[in-house]
Amino acid sequence: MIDVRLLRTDPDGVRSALARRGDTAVLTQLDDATRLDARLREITSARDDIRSQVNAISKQVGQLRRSGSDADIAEAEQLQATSRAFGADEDRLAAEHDEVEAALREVLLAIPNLPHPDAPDGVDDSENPVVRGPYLPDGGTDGFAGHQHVPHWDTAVELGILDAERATKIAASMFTMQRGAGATMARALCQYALDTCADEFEEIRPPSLVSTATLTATGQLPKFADDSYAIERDGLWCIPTAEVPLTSMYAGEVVAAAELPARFMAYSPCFRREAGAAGRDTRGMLRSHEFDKVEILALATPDQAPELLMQMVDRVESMIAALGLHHRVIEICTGDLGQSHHRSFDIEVYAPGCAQWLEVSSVSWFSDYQARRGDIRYKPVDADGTPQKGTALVHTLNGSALAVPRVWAAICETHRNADGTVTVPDVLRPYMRGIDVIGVS
RNA sequence: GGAGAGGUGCCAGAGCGGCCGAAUGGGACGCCCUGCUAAGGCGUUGACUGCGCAAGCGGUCCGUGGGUUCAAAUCCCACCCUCUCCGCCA
Repeated sequence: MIDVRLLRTDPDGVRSALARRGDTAVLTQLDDATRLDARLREITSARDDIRSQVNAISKQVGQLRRSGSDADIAEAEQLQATSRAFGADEDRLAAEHDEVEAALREVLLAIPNLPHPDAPDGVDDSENPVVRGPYLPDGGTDGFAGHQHVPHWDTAVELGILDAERATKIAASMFTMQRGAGATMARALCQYALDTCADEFEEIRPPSLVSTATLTATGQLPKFADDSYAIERDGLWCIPTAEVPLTSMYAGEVVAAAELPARFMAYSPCFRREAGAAGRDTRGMLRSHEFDKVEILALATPDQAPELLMQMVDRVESMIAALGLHHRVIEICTGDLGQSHHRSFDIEVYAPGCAQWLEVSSVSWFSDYQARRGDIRYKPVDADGTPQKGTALVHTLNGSALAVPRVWAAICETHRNADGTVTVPDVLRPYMRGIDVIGVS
């Protein structure tokens, strides 16, 4: 959620920042928000005025009734009648207040985050600049050997490590199932990511189902309800990423400045209805309704956030590199930036078999957008450590440390040998129960 | 799922419908005392929000949401959560 006070004090700044996203609907929403905010303050002050009078009268009534003389009691009854007359006005104003407040919140929840000034301009994903790489073999995307040009769905089925047909039978289309060494490698990838990040990140095993409030804090609700699986009977939702529970761990709390940055990582299953992508990437492991992912996340002060963002990008990139995958880092341009994102980088891996760049990680800085929705604050301190007055919203950052399916797919293609076997990257071998090459028994 | 108890500030814990944003104790912070520490003394110590340059003034918050009342931490209703016991269970 953007800061309504910023909209109040610097409407043009907010307007021009959001205009960079190229979404004209936002401008209307800003107008609505401005109008509702002004109206809300008008009503609030009228309502508070009445309340103030009622409070004063009540206090007086109390004093009069305690003294107990007949004259005082009579006066008290007079005052009570006066106060009662305020009641109808207050009810009306309070009802209107709640209505306008709810309307304002609804609008604010739909307004996307302000892009960072350094986020590159652009209309869509075709304009995302490559900021690092691409790291490809000599000859670029044509530099791969012939035996690497086999899509992972062929290789994996041949090796018996992927069984999409049975996954579809027992669940539905767009669910996958790994078997044998494939299942082991999926788990190894998670283990590898967790162990690699354990130097700085506390491991969490969060719930995979969360409340509506939790899913709203990170920005999935209310706008993207169709993308999530809902368990209506219990008012719960399946998490689309561990970002959701991790971000809300400290919802409604005030974190000590000394705790920041607070870094967490979690393995979790991720559930996505892929409502907008039905029928796309139906083969193999490129897109599915359920997959495994290790997420890293930080709560930080605004000062700490920019450096943390780059550290997290570096961290993810080096893990991908260590797997021997060809990759590049792109920055997300304003037109392609997600609703909650302030600044974002994607790590993409080149998969020679299906001949495409696969997004395997997205590392993002949300400024205080999520923190405002989730009410996650900290107590700021001066340089010498003395606490400042009040509290401030934290900044949140997160990224996929490792999303299993696409990395798994890229490994099956990149590390495919001429005989159809797949060599397991060195860094995964400690977790592979002695399997160095998949397909060799 | 059933029965009972309970949710109050940083923590513990009191609170008759009005004098309660809330006693008391602890903690933290500041000052005094002191060679240093401890003990002791004095004092400070919530969040959100509106108006205002500010001083300040107003509103809200005692698990959440409703209700009764001139007035609710206090009474009523619903829900959520925690604890104990029973049942069920990986």
